[in-house]
Amino acid sequence: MKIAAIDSNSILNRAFYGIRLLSSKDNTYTNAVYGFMNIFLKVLAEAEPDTVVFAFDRPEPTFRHELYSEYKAGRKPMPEELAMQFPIIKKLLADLGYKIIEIPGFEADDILGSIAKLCGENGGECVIVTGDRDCLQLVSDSVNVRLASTKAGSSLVTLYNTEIIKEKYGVSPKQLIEVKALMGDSSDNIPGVAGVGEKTALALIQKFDNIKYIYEHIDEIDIKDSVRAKLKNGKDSAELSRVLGEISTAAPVPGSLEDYRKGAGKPAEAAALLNKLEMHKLIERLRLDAVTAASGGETVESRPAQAHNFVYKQDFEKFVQKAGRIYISVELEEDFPVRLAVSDGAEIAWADSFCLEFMTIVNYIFSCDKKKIGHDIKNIYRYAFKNNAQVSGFIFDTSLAGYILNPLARSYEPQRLAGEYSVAVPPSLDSECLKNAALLPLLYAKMYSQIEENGQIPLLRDIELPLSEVLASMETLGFKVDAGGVRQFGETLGENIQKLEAQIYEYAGKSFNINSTQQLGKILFDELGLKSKKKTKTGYSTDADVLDALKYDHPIINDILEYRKLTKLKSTYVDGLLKEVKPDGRVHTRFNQTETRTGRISSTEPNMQNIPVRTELGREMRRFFLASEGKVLVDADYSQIELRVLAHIAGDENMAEAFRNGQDIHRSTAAKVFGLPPELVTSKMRSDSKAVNFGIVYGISAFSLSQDIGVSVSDARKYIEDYLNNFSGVRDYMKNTVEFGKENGYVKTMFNRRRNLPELSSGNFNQKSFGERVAMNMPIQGTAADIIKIAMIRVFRRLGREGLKSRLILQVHDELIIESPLEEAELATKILKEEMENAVWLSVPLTADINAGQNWYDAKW
DNA sequence: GCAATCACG
DNA sequence: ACGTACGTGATTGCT
Repeated sequence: MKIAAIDSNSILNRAFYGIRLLSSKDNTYTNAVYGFMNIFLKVLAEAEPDTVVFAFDRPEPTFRHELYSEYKAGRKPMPEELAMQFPIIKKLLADLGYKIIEIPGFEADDILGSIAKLCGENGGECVIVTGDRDCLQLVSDSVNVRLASTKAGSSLVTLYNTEIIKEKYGVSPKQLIEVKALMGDSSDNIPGVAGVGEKTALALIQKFDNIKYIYEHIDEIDIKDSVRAKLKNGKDSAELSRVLGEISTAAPVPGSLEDYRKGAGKPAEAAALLNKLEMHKLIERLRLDAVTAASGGETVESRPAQAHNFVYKQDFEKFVQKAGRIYISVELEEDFPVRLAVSDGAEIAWADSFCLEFMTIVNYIFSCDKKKIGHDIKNIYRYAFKNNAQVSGFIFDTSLAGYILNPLARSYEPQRLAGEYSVAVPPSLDSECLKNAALLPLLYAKMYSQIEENGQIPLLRDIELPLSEVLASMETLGFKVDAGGVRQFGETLGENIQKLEAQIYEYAGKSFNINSTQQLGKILFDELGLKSKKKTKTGYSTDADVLDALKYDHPIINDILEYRKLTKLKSTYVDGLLKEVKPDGRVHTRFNQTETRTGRISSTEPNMQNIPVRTELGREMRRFFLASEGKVLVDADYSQIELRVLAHIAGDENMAEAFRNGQDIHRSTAAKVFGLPPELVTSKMRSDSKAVNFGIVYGISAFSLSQDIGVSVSDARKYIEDYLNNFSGVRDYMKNTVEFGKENGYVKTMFNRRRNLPELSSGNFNQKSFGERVAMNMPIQGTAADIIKIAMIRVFRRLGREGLKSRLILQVHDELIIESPLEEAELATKILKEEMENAVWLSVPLTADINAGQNWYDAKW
């Protein structure tokens, strides 16, 4: 029998500090539980034990405390956010049927040791799962240790057996006890021998096996006299440490292997608990789905929905006319409806493309005179634009609502939302489309009231809902591409790439894959002997920063940098773009409206929001994005929108004044910070101040600023201090928004867009600092995103109202592009500028710089 | 499927 | 003492 014994305290600790703080809607912290379960499942899969037992520490003092009152002294108390997760994991494990063992007077690892011993004596096998290296001493022929660590949110479990330990440390598992006795352990406050660290300790034990032998022969053995002196000095301490550091195998654990078998538990309760913790994936992975529906918990019950398959429009008319609101779920294939399900809140009417009147029904439903609730309505609008169909009356979208309520969620599919908003997925409906139709009324009720409570109705009704139509229009229209030109550009790039390749191989003395950072790292740092400055998890870093610092050390570096630039252009922007050009000669990007944590939109297939502009060669790409025949591109971008938003939100009079006077903001910032008249500001001062302005928006740290502008950390600190002394409104804002975040658990934009910030109450310095930076940045970036969304809606409506043929075709965060018939260009320019600048009122002017041209390159400068 | 890199605001 | 900017998406290599 193979038993996995888990050092639960240790694993829970690892999980807590390794994963950013997560919390469920009722403010229960869940990151440690989540990480714990992931490690547990990983071990189940990799080690395939017959059963698993969970050992926990007890609060009572142990035999070690009696021996040594300072044992584990100086440990910080466990943060509340972690402590509250212990009862949860215990209940969960118990409900799953697992054995939990805790014994007063013994630590969890003593329980592990005792179980391991029992296994060995009874012909069993034991797998110890822990985050604590100390347990490696338990490894034997019948005992393996799997050491868990968490890095960047993902859990890693490394196997240790006798050979691996021997190879890594050069000693046997048992000898690790001796090593620890010499080197001590600061985390447990075990003293060891003063002045002896890991290296010396390992060397001594490799040579002399144990401390008993060392002390019996202390005057004869061949060691440095300085070490001998330290050892003599620390004899008592070493012997005490030897006892403290050895894991006990004498804890009174159950005596038969059969006692550790998993029981039936209470799967329904486990499922209900996981549901409450919003760990829906885990329910699946633990195969508890079947019991979820039965367990109920706090979920809203739904009656088995009556679904009618209607094939005539008049049946739908009758059905719809008696309804107050209708809930619409539609399944699309290539933007064309293939199935439609409409709920009136109680029953469902549905039809699919096999029915003769299907499109008549669809168009009736989309355009009828009822209030409508849908899901992902941008897709419906896209169908409408492509096919000249009418769509009206949508007052709610469960996908957009889900995003507004929680922009951090992984997905906004109705069935996942059902979990998040405690709505039971109705049984006995087999198609996705019908299930969604049944879910929408329940989701609507729950989500609407939360949005209302949050004061987010205007955000949904006046911004996100109308925006989805604008985005659908932009996606449908697309952007004309000169594919021939792109292809030619690609060929030129290809030739130059080949030349660079040959040159690089010659410098290297052989050919290799330059795109492989591993191979490149070996060539540069092992073979050519360049000095590596930075490491990644997998080896040497070779990113542009590193290479830039090496460019005077070897001529290969510049060629590699150039090679990287050209291959990036070719693979992503030439070949990648050509793949996306449709038969109409245009690219039709998708705008994702529910992706970013700040409220921005994103763009895919192709990403039109990262077309090169910063380098001259890259910028050439923009010559291939064209206005159609007889049209022109009108391009406007907001000038410094984020800093203007900051000046407004922070109410900073100094910064606002600079904007009101139409000054160059970076220059005037420098003038303030350096106490000079603006005309005496040098270009260096201006560019440094620009970096500080950026840093402020991102939630600055002195270290990063120092990296960015190449000064010492203390100089950077002084810059920031001078800056904040001149812009005290900004200083107050930074402080206030972080405080608001801590108090409320979220921060918000001017238009009440929210982002939850569980990181702010983290005990982990890094996570907390991250939370603080986000608290400072999100309201600024998010408000800017809100503003341009409002502008887009205004532009879209005004162009429609004035009966123009000019159309918005692209948004790049602070930039909008209209494709406009030549004869409308002047008017379109005026409209675009006016609507952008008057989108909202701020205490500083909002200005947009605007230009026109035949292609994107010429339309922007 | 993740890590590294680099394109944009 | 910690280890650092905020927000995205596409490509390539590698397990």
